[in-house]
Amino acid sequence: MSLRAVLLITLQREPGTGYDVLQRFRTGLAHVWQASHQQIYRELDKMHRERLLSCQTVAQYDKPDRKVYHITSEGIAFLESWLASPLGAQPVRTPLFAKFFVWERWPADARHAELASLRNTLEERMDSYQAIESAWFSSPDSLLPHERAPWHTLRLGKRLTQTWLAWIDEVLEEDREAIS
Amino acid sequence: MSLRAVLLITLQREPGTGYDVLQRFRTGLAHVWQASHQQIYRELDKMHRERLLSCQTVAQYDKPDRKVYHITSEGIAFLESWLASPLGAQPVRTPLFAKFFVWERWPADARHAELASLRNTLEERMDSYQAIESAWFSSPDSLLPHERAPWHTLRLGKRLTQTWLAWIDEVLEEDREAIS
DNA sequence: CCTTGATATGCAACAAGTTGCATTTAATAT
DNA sequence: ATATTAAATGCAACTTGTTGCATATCAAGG
Repeated sequence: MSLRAVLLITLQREPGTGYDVLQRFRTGLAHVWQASHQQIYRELDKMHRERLLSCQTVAQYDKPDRKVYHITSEGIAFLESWLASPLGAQPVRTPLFAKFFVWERWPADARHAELASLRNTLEERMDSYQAIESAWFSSPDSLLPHERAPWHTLRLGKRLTQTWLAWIDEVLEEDREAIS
Repeated sequence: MSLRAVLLITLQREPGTGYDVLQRFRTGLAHVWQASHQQIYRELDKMHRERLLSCQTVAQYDKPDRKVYHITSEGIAFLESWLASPLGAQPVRTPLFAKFFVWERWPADARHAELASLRNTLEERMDSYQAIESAWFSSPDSLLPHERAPWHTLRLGKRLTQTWLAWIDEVLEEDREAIS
């Protein structure tokens, strides 16, 4: 249900096409939700059939039509009820935890490679968070009320990423000591 | 694929039935992976059909049979190749982030309720981590080599949970100030 | 001129995970 | 005595997410 809710949230802020939403998932919403284009197109179509969205097909000269989706009153109601119902606890399901659990079975260089590659991914994520922060929340002291929550969310994302990074550095350091 | 890998890891350490694995997911493996009994039974059956596991049916007097699964050499090979291939970055998909993104639209008491309930869940998770630590890693200075990685994994789980808790407390505090 | 990449959309098959239901035995609580 | 919970297993239908393929236009670079 969460993909649905995220789509409703972003289309309520501004109507758009599947492709528009995909771009938002890659930029301003990257710290909140990510999904592939296939998932987005399929879900938008399904939500349209269920009347949560309306769709204006904009014909374009010599180009495929753009399907611009708008939230409907039913969509708003659905979103409100999603917001009102508390989320249950999410199950622990982090593939990396599983790998690290048998860490000692890897050859030393493979360990280093996996950690370094993960470190890289997380650094990139930090950069994209930083870019979002600069673009949207340059002055945290003067945030509008509706900007405060997205800012807090971003802050949590940054801190969780930092926690990961610090841990990786510690494990890398310990590995280095073990080798020497 | 990760569920498969976790099942192979735990069955390699010690063979067991679906129910045994379920118990492990609830206790010693709770910080690594969680899955429902349906998922476990189905996956074990599938892995057996694919020869990654062998199965001894132990008839019990006046009770349903116990199906004890053992890892096969094919299972070991599968696990090795999973360990050797680096994991890609996991997509960001945290329902709570989506909700917090539109935080300002909730009534104040609903916000407090959701955060408090989440705080509670995380406290419980911390407790279970603590229990695992006491039971398995009481003396971190004298860990056996194969215990070091699970211990690190647990430590990361604890820190991530603490990061969440600290963030929740800050947001709760800000909310309290806003009301007064 | 041709290739690559971005724009823009979609289908079909599959894998992963959830929900609801169903069974039997044994132990414990009211 | 009866009810509930835990032990132990499983099916069927569904939702969610992935992978591979397919299409068409346009702009930029070699």
